[in-house]
Amino acid sequence: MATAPAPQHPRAADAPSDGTAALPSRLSPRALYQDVAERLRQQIFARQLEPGSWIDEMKLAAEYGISRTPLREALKVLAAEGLVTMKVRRGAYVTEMSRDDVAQVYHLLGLLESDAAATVATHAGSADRQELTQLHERLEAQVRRRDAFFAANEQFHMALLRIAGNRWALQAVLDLRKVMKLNRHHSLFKQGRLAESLAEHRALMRAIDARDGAAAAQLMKAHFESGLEAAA
Amino acid sequence: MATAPAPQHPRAADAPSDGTAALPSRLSPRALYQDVAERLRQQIFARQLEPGSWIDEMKLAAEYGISRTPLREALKVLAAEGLVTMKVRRGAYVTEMSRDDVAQVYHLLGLLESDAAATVATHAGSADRQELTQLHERLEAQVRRRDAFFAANEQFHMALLRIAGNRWALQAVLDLRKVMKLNRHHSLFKQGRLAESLAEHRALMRAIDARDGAAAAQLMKAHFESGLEAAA
DNA sequence: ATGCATAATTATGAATTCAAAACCATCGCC
DNA sequence: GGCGATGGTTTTGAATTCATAATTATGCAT
Repeated sequence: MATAPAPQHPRAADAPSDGTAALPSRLSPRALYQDVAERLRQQIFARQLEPGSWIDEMKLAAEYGISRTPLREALKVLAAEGLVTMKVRRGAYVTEMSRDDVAQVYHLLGLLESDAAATVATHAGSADRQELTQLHERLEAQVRRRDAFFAANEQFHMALLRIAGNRWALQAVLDLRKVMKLNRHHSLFKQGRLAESLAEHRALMRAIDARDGAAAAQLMKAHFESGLEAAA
Repeated sequence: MATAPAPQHPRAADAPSDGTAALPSRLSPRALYQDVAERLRQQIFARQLEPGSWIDEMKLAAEYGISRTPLREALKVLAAEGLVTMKVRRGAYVTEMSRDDVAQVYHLLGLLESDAAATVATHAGSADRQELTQLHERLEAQVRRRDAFFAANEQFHMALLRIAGNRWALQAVLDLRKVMKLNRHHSLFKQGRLAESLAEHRALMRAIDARDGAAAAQLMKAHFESGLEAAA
């Protein structure tokens, strides 16, 4: 039947991309399998589902009060994101990240985000710069509380990507950051790393403010390299 | 149930990644939904399912001789890859690539593959270099036939990524190259572009042979930039 | 007691069934 | 004649049922 419908998004449905909890309220026309996928993600990030452990479909479906069908659909989405791994006739288990994996993902994030940083430094408008500055200040303010810092940090990085304007890069970074959360020893958990990270952000902001794309890229790359060093 | 099972792949199951047709024979423990996903991809690439057109679940399920369940699972995988877009209560349609999308994906591929090229140039072993040389020669040999050239080109690029050794980058490039195939005006279809592309490959190979990472990266980036120019 | 063969159980894969929202056509009204 | 409401049809979303592979348990033989 028929043809063209509408605009296009980079990925599947109208994913809110970041984990806005989403009440099961009426006004959100999100599919059930997407809610389930988000719930699974949160459980995985919270280590209620541990890397390496098998996922019991029947048990989870009962726990969620749904049938296995949407749960299995959600698992396939998570598998595409790399959060779970599926084995035929064995089911799905939460992906385990090896040391190599962590290093590779850090490298990739550094590559993608440094490119974005250069673009922002040279091309962003004043409104976008203002938003970044504001997010950076929020980061400075939350240096005391690890969890808040963590969230603010992610907000800053994702805003940068969004402002850079490459939706495919944004999606890639979103996925990579998801799998990074599988990693227990996140660099920001290390002692002293938090202040160090903040200092790197400051330097980055200076380069962005100075419209220095090359410096911004360089600093962002270094930011991830020292992050990897702290994580390893 | 309990704990750790086995090693880890970058994405879902043991995806062959490239379209090895896969007989329904015994020895392939591939899940049905994966076969269906691959079949859908081929139909999309072959324009039997056109960008912008809705996918009729019942019709396709009947055509494939399966139920809607595995088909719907496959659609969710394709949605995660970006090949189809899902609308709640409306179904799935084949994604349409805008001019901007094409430019963004070219930029990303240039970024990812130039990084890989640098790594290969500076770190690859002799066996890997030999393989690349061989694939490049095959490319030279097939300058006459567009389809064969197209396939050989993809083989070369994916081999380079594989040799670079970052599985996450490999997966990202695989996905991006899939969505690129949604684009009708592929640069390699343009008159003269084929020979030009080959020349760029030659220069790239020289840089790789010379262990010149920076040059290899630069040339690969230029390769994609001129590809985009030809496509636009 | 250990190890292997076999049976019982459990969990996954896929088809089928059921529910409900969106689409389409007809009808009535302005 | 056009516009809006209403009923029927189609198609998607999700639950349920059925089939089958994998796992576990059991028992027998060595």
